[in-house]
This record gives sequence, C-alpha cells and structure tokens, in this order.
Amino acid sequence: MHLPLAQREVIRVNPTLEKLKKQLSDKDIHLSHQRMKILQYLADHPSHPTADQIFTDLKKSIPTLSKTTIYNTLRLFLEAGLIRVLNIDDYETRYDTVLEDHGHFLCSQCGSIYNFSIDLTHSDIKGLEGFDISARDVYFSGRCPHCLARLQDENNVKE
Amino acid sequence: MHLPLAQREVIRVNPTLEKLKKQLSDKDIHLSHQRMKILQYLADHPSHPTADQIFTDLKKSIPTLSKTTIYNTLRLFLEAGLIRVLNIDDYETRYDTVLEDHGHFLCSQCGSIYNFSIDLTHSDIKGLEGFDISARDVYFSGRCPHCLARLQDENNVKE
DNA sequence: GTTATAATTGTAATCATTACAAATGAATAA
DNA sequence: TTATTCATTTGTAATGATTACAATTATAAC
Ligand SMILES: [Mn+2]
Ligand SMILES: [Mn+2]
Ligand SMILES: [Zn+2]
Ligand SMILES: [Zn+2]
Repeated sequence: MHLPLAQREVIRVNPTLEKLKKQLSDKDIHLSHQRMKILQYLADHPSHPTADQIFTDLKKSIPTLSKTTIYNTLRLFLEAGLIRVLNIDDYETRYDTVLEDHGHFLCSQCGSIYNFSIDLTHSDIKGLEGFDISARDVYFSGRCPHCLARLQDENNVKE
Repeated sequence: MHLPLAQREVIRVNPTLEKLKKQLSDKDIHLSHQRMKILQYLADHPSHPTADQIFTDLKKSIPTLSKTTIYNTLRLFLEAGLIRVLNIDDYETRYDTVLEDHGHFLCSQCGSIYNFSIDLTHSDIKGLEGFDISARDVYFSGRCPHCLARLQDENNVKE
C-alpha cells in the first residue's frame, strides 16, 4: 500500500518527542537544528546513550556538529527537567528520557543496561526522617539472562 | 583512673579493623605499613571518604606516601571483597567498609552522604526475571534536615 | 538592511584515575 | 652475611570524560 509522504511521516512520529518538544516551547527554549536532532535521538534511543554515542551517531548527518554542543544541550535539557542522568558505571554518564521512577540493571559481562520496575513507596526505609528526598536512583548489577545462557553454552562445549 | 598503657590500647581497638585484618591474612595478603594505615583509616572513617581524602590525611603521618598506593590498595581491598564503592556523585568515587545492604543519601546542598536502611527483599520488582543480581545500590538525593533548618532560618531572618 | 542576542564551534584546560618503569623493601637461599 | 628473587611503593606521564572560554555563525529585534 502506498501512502502520501505526509501521511507516512505522521505514522512514524514519536509521541515522546512531541511531548518533549512541547515542554521546551512551554519553557521558551528555542529549538535549533542541533537541539532538535539531539532531542530526537534521545527520544528514539531509550537505551541510555552516552554523550559520545549521541555525538558519533549525529555527526554522520551533521558533519559540523561539536561535542561541546552535545554537552551544552544535554545540560540544558537536564536543567529543564526533560531528561535524567545515570551514574551506573564508573566511566561515562548516561542519559534517559524516561522520568518515571524505575530501576537500572547493568550487566557486568556485556555492559548492557536494562530498565526494571520497582516500587519504593512500600519498602520500609529507616534513617531518612526529616529528609527532603527529590531523587531516587536504584542501580543493580550482575549478569543478564543473555550472558548467563552464553556462559552456560561455553561450559557445555568444554565438557 | 590510670590504666596500664597496654590495657588502654586494647580499649580503643576497632572491632571492624580487627575483622578486616583477619580477612586479609586469610587471603594471604601481606599487611604492609601503608596498607595497614589505609585499612585503619577506612575502619575509622565510615563517612565514605574519597581517595584524595584518604591520601591527604594519611600523608601527614606518612610523608612519602604516594597517591598511586592509595588507588592500588583500594583496588586490592575491593577485589578482596573488603570494601565497596559508591558512585553517588559525578565527581569522585567513595569507599565504604560497611558491606551490609544499605542505601545512601546525598545532600545536594552540603554534599554530605548519609546511610539509611532499606529492605529491598519485600519491594516488588518486575523485569528482572532470569537475571543474576550480585549488587544492589540505592542512591537518594535531596536536602538533609540540617540544611533544611538552615534554609528555614535564613528565610526567617530576611522577613 | 543593521544591530543585538543566542547558539554553535574548536581548542585548551581540568581533574580523577590508570599505566608504567624505577626505586625500595621483604623474604629466601647459599 | 650476602646475593637473589619477588612484592610493594613511588613518581611521572598518559588517558579520557567533561568543562571553560573565546571566536564564529545563526537568529531575532528593530
Ligand atoms: Mn531507564
Ligand atoms: Mn555507607
Ligand atoms: Zn549481559
Ligand atoms: Zn545538607
């Protein structure tokens, strides 16, 4: 089936992106070409990319792009409350457009980061009476099912 | 009351330190002067010190001390399972001798880090079926009661 | 258009951490 | 003891992510 170009474009619109664009215009933040592309990248890649991954990938379509722009823009989005950061590994900061509370699992074998849902409101916490909690980060690590299966296979082959 | 020196020494022995020393000798890790001092520092400072804090403080009593030794020794202790690391802030790694599961709160105002108890075994987690979880880190941030009180005072003075 | 302001870019600086080789210390055998 | 070997420490240089800053380019206001 052939659709008119305009209609096909509509189909692949990312609802997350539309929401984010509105948040920026509401805050009177100008949407430049670079900012738009970075926003789009973040909305399309919920895989918690690093600044360098965003830069390397976008550089292909914007050859003049500077890494400073990536950092400037990420900070702008961060301060505007559009994204959050992950300090789950020791090497690089990662960025996430999903602001709803959720935990992150880092596979120490393959480096993949997985989301999971965790409800902290019902876990009993002691020692934070009188504290004003504004952010909650939960980082787990270990081995993902994919790596566990692969390690299992390698052991079987050896025997 | 005057006690003999030997007895007074016994009183100020840190039970955490004794446990840690035993763990090292069990693993046949030689306790050099530097390693002993670093271990002692960690046991005496449950305040999650950075490598630089350990270095700066110990340099006073060991003027020849090198920062590389701090990093080498911390890695040694880490791999021996004596300590754990905190990636709660973006700047520096922090070290903790308390291995029992507990959460950490970073005050965004004063930078202090507080321990708190949290029981994750009863919180319902979805999305980690088939994962092998080996470490659990919980980082909260916001404002500590001390800073909240200070901010309150400052506002009252202004009025 | 001209001018003022905002955004982007390139380069240099920062700073925690690591790599590496030389110097020192401890253990062991002759 | 002395020589030899191995472990530990030290100093310095390299790494790499992030930031500072000034020059250039784009956008908005007039
Ligand atoms: Mn996420
Ligand atoms: Mn702690
Ligand atoms: Zn994996
Ligand atoms: Zn505080």
